[in-house]
Amino acid sequence: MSQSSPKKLIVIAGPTAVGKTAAAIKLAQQLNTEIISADSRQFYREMSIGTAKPDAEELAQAKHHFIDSHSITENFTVGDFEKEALQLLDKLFKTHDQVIMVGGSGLFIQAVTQGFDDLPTADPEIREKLNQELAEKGIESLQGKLKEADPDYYNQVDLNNSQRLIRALEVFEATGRPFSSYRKANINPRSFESIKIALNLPREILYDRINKRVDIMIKHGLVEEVRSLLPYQHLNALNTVGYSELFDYFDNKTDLDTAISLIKQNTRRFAKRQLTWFRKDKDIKWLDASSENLVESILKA
RNA sequence: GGUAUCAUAGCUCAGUUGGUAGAGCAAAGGACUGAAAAUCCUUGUGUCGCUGGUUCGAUUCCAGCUGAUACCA
Repeated sequence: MSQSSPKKLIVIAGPTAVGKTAAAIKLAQQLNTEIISADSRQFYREMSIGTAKPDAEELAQAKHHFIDSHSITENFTVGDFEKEALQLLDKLFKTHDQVIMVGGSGLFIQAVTQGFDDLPTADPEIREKLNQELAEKGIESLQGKLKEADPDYYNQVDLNNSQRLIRALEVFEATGRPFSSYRKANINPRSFESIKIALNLPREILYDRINKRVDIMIKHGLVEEVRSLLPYQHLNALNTVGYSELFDYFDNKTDLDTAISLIKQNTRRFAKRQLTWFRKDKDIKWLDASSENLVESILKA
């Protein structure tokens, strides 16, 4: 099937604010190739300042995909991303041997490099119903249901995590089959090879960069951006660090200074979760983001 | 200058009728199969301000010192 050299997807992961965007652009210029963003919030054209998207100047330096590609009003899931990204990769690999994927969303990267089992997507009505049940009868009710519908998964899940319980139950209700029966943890064959890099910095430096970047976002008008999105506050895409805290400010639940420090704190916590996610991936190669010849190190990896 | 109160975890504070201590927040670690920047779980050793004294034993009682706060001059 492959008469030419194997196609490579170079994945650049890492916590937020570590410097992935800049590294990817340099690499893309050197390899004369294009960039796919694997960032669960940078897809949305209505969100810009708070998602730390590459700016116009950066976008001009390398061709980016999945930046401003969707609207917050669309229900764009990881599954959709997997499909669209694979299609795009097929196309790009016709003219490039290497393509770059950058982003901090571990699940989205996994979707492209390994894929998922063939799970049914959420039915909004069923999910709504289950969320209502959670609100009215409490989590015990969902736990009881799951115990009956899918004892295997019941024994594995974190029973306090309502999102997990609801997902399993909605799959069961939609298909009549237990969620666990779909979960084979298969690694789907891909027509390309993935090389995964994670960038990191000493914690103190990373946190300092995060704090400063939040201040810059505020200077660039984050508060106004969020104000303009007030009518869409309920949308999932806006349940996001940097946005939720400012919605609280507009709802008079906090003052602006508190909201800003909460954005910093929640961003730091987010970075920590990203690191946890990437650490469990044994194929990932860690690099110091402050290294002077970062691009060369990536190419060597 | 005098008097009083306080000094315990990174922060705010509890507590030990004398047997070396615990909450909240912060922080750290972890999980993760279409909500993922979401959601969830776990984790508390710190010269109990310093120096002496009493005591088998002091973070706890006593004295001095240092610092903070309040009031009086």
